Amino acid sequence: MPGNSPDFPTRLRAAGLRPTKQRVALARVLFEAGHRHVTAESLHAEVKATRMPVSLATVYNALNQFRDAGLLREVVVAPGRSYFDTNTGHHHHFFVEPDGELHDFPSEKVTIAGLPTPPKGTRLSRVDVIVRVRR
Amino acid sequence: MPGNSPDFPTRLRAAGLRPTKQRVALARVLFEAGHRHVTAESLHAEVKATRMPVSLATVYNALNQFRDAGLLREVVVAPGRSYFDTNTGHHHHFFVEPDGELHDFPSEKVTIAGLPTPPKGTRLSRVDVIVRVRR
DNA sequence: GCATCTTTTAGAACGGTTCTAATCTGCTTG
DNA sequence: CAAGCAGATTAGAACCGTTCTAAAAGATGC
Repeated sequence: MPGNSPDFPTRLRAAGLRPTKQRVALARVLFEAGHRHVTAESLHAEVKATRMPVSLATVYNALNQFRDAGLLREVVVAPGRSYFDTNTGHHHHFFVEPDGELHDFPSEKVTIAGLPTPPKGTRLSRVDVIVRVRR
Repeated sequence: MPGNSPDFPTRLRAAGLRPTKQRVALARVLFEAGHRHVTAESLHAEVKATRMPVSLATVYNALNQFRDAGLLREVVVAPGRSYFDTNTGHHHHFFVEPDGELHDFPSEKVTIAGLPTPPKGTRLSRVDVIVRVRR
């Protein structure tokens, strides 16, 4: 067996989630290679291709749990479909309008100045920058 | 009758849309007072309250047509629901997370520096900045 | 007013997501 | 290592926002 660098069962347990077969398989597909953007449907197809039986409901459950646990970030760019991003660090997005492609770009070089202070009684949660481009 | 500053039938015709009773009523609610954020449901409720019979399908049709005509801007901030903004000028948004409130803020003071260039073969369409805040 | 083309409408259909209730599985305890 | 239990998975139904359909109503041009 090749050296499985991050131990997915352990990572899941650390996030307060039981390392079930399905969750481990989903985590493997999501986190084994570099940063990814997936939808529930695309992830479902990918995991089923690994011959691990998973229902779509489980994929939705896991995506929501992973997001709540801080393992994923949900990106809202298009009406009626949610993307999940395995990159949970500070960064922003390119969104290619007609075909729904999503690309990260690092926030290191990006500076946003002059943002107003949040309305009374609210605290800042996150600043999303979406650069929409067309072909 | 008070001086109806902008003539809605004329404005609709200028946008290439027939000034039907329903579209005029919708335009009135949308554009008569200052800038607004609406969802299809909220606009439907508002217009019906003026005793003008309108179906929800017509509200959806009109919102999409107004957006395509540049009279409205669609804002995607939350999964599964579209907001429409009567402010089509340059500005950004506060989004109050739990309750779905949306507020404009002007882009005048905001400067974004260091954005990377769009991927090969694409041209910039728009930059959305969404400041998410929580209570 | 008449013909034509557009718009509206109610209701069905749709697509993505969540819920339900039954079954199963991972974990703990004895 | 068997039993018990809480939590997870599942198929399918339900749900919700949005779009489609086919028919009726309305706007526009002549």
